[in-house]
Amino acid sequence: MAQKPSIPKGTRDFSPSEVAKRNFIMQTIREQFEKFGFQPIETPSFENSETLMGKYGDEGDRLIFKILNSGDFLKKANQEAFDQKDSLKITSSISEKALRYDLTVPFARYVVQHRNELEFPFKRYQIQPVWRADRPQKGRFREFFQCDADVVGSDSLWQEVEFVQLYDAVFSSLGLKGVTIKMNNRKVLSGFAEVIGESDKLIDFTVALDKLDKIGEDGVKKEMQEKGISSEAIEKIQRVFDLHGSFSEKIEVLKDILATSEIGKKGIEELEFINNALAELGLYEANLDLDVTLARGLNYYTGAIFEVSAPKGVAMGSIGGGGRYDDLTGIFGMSGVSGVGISFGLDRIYLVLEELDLFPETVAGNVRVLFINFGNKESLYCLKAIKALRAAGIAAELYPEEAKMKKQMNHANKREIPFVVLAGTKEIEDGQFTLKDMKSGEQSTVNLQELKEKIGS
RNA sequence: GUGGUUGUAGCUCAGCUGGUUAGAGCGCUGGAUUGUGGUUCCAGAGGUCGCCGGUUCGAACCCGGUCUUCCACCCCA
Repeated sequence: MAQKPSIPKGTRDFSPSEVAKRNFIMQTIREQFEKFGFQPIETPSFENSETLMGKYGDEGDRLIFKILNSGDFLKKANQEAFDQKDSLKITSSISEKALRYDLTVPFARYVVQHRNELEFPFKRYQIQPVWRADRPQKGRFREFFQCDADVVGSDSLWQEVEFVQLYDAVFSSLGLKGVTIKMNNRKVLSGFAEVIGESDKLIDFTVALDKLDKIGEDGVKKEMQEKGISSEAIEKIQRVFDLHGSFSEKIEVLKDILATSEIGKKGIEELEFINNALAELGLYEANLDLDVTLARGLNYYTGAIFEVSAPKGVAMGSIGGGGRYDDLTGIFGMSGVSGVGISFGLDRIYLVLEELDLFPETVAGNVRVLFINFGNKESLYCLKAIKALRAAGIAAELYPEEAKMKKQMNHANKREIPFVVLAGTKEIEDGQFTLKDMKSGEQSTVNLQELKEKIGS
């Protein structure tokens, strides 16, 4: 033994029961994706650096895992950058590949690359891990799964309506009640900036506004002022801070605030359309809310913005997010293709379900019956029965060693296997099996057919 | 990237102002019980005190560095 083995920070091992629970979430999401007409694709774990770099802002670039070139990469390194110890500059000369940071940008690349093979509107889903060189904290990992559904090639607002329903369908079938699907619209945010005459400070403005529930009204105003937005300008949208009431009530106030902004009015129209449609269609469990402070970091959103927050009382960042990006593929030279999509944060949903104890007991895919091993002759007899059980769709196994009874029973107990079969000389002679229910401790003598029936139920 | 926090047995944790053989509960292994697990009783195994260095007669304990854990900021699923 050289040293204690370990895994990199922000990564995790998953035990059998954890994998079972994760699969349960993934299957639920996958089922709903397919019900809504999305088709799966997969893309490589790593992409060419230029595909990813510059797509997520400076902050994002810092968080992208870069892969060192093979061979004697330093020989080809940029000498000037090397001498200056300029990490940023030298990276491009020693690293040409990087781990995927999200699923949206690789999807955009996919669409552009395969545009001639795709039938538009193209609806795809993708469930794969992504990597970020972030510092881990609650619900934040350096390797985690995203579950994305996007549609490209359709400007229709019905897509947004469908995505809200998709969110609702997934969380409802996971048994997670009380999630809030928050909506906003980039055009509304642009409208605010226009109304206060600070259109060029849109990003600073929205980033500050996004922090409202964290640092409060005064904190937001202070940050806006620090970014050079005058207090007179902020005064003009004071009513934004006072927004309350239902989705439609907020809409009415916003109509008034944004009366002078064409783009702002457009954004409100979109929100109103979606809300009206959903009011008609209804949602199973989720709440829909209009949250004008929702900005989200990704600056490629151009229309709707979604974010899903966990039920009240669960301290967790967003468990899903998404929005419309009119020109995502534009960065890869294919303009005029609109896209809209949402993402589920599998790892965070896991933590929320765990915290609320919402995993069904049946998720753990456990073997139903263990056959006790009494020796080679008996084992063969058992394996014939096991073969028949497996053919009938029942998970069964033989204890591989002729170990002490106590050890074998204990093994079944520890693995929480519900049934144990004992078949020794007596049983073989009669062509029977002794079936033991591990929970009740009851035993009965049965033939193969009865065995199937009892264990199968 | 910034600030804080954590690390002692497989797990959860004690361990006094630095003092000699580092403890508990649970778990694990064996036995009581040669075709019967969970309960009980008995016995046993298991620790470079995260790692490296320093101070000291002496360090799990003090100091420095480093890794790790968790949390907040930034950003984000």
